[in-house]
Amino acid sequence: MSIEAPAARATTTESLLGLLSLGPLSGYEIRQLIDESIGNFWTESFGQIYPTLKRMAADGLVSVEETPDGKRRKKTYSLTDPGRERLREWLAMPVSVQVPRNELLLKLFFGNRGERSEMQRLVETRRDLLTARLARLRAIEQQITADHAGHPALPFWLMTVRYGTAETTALLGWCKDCLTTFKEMS
Amino acid sequence: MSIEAPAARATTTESLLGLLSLGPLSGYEIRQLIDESIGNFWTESFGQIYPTLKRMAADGLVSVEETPDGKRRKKTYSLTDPGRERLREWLAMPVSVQVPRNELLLKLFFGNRGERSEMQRLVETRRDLLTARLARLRAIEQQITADHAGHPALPFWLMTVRYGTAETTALLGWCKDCLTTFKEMS
DNA sequence: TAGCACATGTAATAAGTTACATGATTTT
DNA sequence: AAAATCATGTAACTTATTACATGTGCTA
Repeated sequence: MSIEAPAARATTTESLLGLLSLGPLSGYEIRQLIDESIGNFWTESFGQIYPTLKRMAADGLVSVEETPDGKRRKKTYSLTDPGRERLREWLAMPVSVQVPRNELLLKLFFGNRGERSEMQRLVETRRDLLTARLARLRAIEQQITADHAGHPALPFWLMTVRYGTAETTALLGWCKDCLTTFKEMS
Repeated sequence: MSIEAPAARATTTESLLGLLSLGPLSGYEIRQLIDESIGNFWTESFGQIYPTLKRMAADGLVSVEETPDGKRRKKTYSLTDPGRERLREWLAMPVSVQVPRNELLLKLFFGNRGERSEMQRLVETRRDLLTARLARLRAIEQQITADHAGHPALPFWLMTVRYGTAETTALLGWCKDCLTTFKEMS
């Protein structure tokens, strides 16, 4: 009868609720969908997805439909009303912020303990990575704008892409400043 | 005699090596120093620091000096030559990058499942947080520039601070764009 | 003398990745 | 016939946080 408060939950459950709000999905399909949608700022592994879906079904947040289409076995999960309610509740809750660990900055902070050329190489590598990322994000923005014109979620999806472009552009500028500093140091 | 390769190590060890390269420190002092130095992009808890220091001493990366000054018990750790060598090796290794989870973007991606005003409030809260962060970073930049003028590590320390200001400034702009979008939606 | 800062450490818990194990269906 | 893809799930391991446990010395 009594449901023990499960203590500060992770967000894996909520991310799956969100994805399932787009339509019924299997665990395998969820994994694929992540790569094509929220993959630039969120990941989930199979080791998390399958056990979490099972728990969510037990909690009544999703319903399961076994699909033995004569074909492969497959479990398709759908949001229930309590699941939709839980998603809405979570969306309205404040975002928890913690310090993200940044290994590049950690190395740079101790940069004068290493070779200057090595430190410079780390920044160059990051610059190249960010350059590729920026191109990818710009392509995504073009594509979703074209593919989902008029979709009520499009403004929200664009916000997430533009977060990436804004951040990436700024950090590319930072890389260039760093490389200038490296040149001045020698 | 044979040392089993400890498999892909975490960076807690390396962060402690870096901090100890600034001078001998106890576990407690390390925690304090983190708050005053790399706290904006790196954290370590006591639960990590103490066991890791013990392991590092066993591995010969640091030496321990018990300090029963007639005062409190205290263990002061110092880098050994193998520790310094390990730090240099790590600094030269490429930075591993993985997708950082961004809970704000996760919520915004599913934003049209919630109340528009709630989503807007999430962005406003983030804007306020970033505004405070920017002020803090600017103050730090002023202070370390004044306090450590001429210090060989200063250019590196400034790089880490400017990473923060560049990122924060860009994301503040993004917040404003989002809030404009929210206004246009209503 | 009460409370705070100093100081070290362990245990419980949480969260997540990777590798393993299994097997069906489709494509080359 | 082999390889790739679809599909589900578990086990082992790693990493980290939080809470707990303990005790000293200084200051209000």
